[in-house]
Amino acid sequence: MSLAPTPESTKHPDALRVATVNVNGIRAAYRRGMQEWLAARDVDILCLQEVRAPDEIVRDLLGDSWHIVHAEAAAKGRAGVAIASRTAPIATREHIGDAYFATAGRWVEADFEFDGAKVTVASAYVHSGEAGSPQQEDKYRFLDLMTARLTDLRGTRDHALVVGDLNVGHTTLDIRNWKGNLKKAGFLPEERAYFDHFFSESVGWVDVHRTLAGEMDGPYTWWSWRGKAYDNDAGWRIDYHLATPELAASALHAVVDRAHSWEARFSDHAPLVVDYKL
Amino acid sequence: MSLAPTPESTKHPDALRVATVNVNGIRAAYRRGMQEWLAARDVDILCLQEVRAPDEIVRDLLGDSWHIVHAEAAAKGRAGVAIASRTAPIATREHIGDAYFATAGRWVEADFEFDGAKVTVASAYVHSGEAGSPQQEDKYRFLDLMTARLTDLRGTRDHALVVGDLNVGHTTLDIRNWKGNLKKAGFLPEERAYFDHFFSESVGWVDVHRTLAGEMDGPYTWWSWRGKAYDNDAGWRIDYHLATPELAASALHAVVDRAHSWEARFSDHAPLVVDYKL
DNA sequence: CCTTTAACG
DNA sequence: CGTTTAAGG
Repeated sequence: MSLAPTPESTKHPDALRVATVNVNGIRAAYRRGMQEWLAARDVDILCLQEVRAPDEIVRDLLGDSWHIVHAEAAAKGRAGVAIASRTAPIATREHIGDAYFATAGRWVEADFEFDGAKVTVASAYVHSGEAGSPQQEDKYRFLDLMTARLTDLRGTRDHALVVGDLNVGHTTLDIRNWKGNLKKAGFLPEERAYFDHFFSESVGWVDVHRTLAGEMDGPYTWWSWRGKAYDNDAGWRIDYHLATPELAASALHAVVDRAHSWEARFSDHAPLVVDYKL
Repeated sequence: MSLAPTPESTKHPDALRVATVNVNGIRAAYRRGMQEWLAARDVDILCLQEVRAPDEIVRDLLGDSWHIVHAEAAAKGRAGVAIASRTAPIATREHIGDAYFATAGRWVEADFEFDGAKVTVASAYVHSGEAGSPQQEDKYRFLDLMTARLTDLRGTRDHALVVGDLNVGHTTLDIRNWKGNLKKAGFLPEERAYFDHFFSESVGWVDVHRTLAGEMDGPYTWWSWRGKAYDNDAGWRIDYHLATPELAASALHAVVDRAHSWEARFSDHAPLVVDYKL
């Protein structure tokens, strides 16, 4: 299997290519062909969510060519986020918040220096959080912490990038069947308000993918495994690149690496790949 | 897929063909081709162990052509024994012993009448019982109950047949690597002593398969999934037809339906099929 | 509908 | 090495 060349797969020589993908179990993703996808894309920084595997297995699968920082969840086989990079980070941090989320496997950060510019990258996995469940409460607690962290990063870094599965669709453009999901976790008004706030002047982050894609439906990044959701593109845009304004302005293009006929769908999420020219 | 004709598959017109098979999950067995095996064998009474499925699913899979008595385990997805017959039983009983084993899904009996002769058939699934574990204690308790039941059946029935996965190899002929298993559950002296007792004059049952096969190694009925145990025939004879003497004497032949190149292995156990000419 | 673990075998 | 279920998604 190989990936056909696409305009987006031709990377500008100076560009930094950052991919985020919820792999829904990295072992299953590799069984389904993730390695072929990765080999065909010249990714510099790979942000993973729902790794769901012990650290040793993650390193075995990705191989020696990556520097890896991996925040495992205390619960075996659950959550887990990682940042794999071709160059070594100068610092890493494995969670946000207090002890409650210390071993949640939902947040990891790495600081890089590229040609003198400092860039902080975070891989985030927000709770799915069924409405009314205890997990929904955790989701709000986590989004509160994330708000604080975004504010802090915005104030203290040259450039910062928070990518990952944020498990919320921001606007009606972001969910195919938005009318049917107004009371469902992932499109609740209270959840969406967090994103309004992220992109407000006071917090000041940019939704890179939406900015590049413009006011179109989607492009979606997640489709249920059930039925024909994928074939019908009945998806949700819940995976994001959030960037500080200057970094966001440097984004050349964004691509959702939706599987085509000649390649495999290796997760229920598709990779979201953005090239930045710092 | 079809079964090549074998001498044993040609059933005498008056014979009663009784098969026992530990299916290790009837859903998985059907996925792996059990139905093709069953369609090719003209079985009259099919005794199953480790059914591991809800009653409704068992009836769906086997279809309408069978009368089924199914003793489910209280623990979902565990154990479960059944007797499927082409003719209706005149009575059924779904356990032995007191409340402790009432919902164990390890014993089921059916009484049949064939041309005026009464025959009781039981499908039994004795605990695997790792040595030293609490399950080993349960195994001995169950073997005690089975001893009592065998004694009772012997005294009260014209003909009785107890088949199933008894999870004990009786003699050194019954396990390929018997030397390496002298301290392993399934070949412990204390377990084997039960079988000496079953076949003693005082209890008076007959090991039909051994009687017909003679003093040979095997024929084995179970092989670990691991490694090349199956290819190397490194098996255990732990599935049995135990019969009362007159019924045992009527046995025409016994066959272990080991999968051949042209058919699938649908369980870690192979069916043991015996024809009786009452 | 899929991925893990867990217990059991 | 394979079967289930269970929780999580």
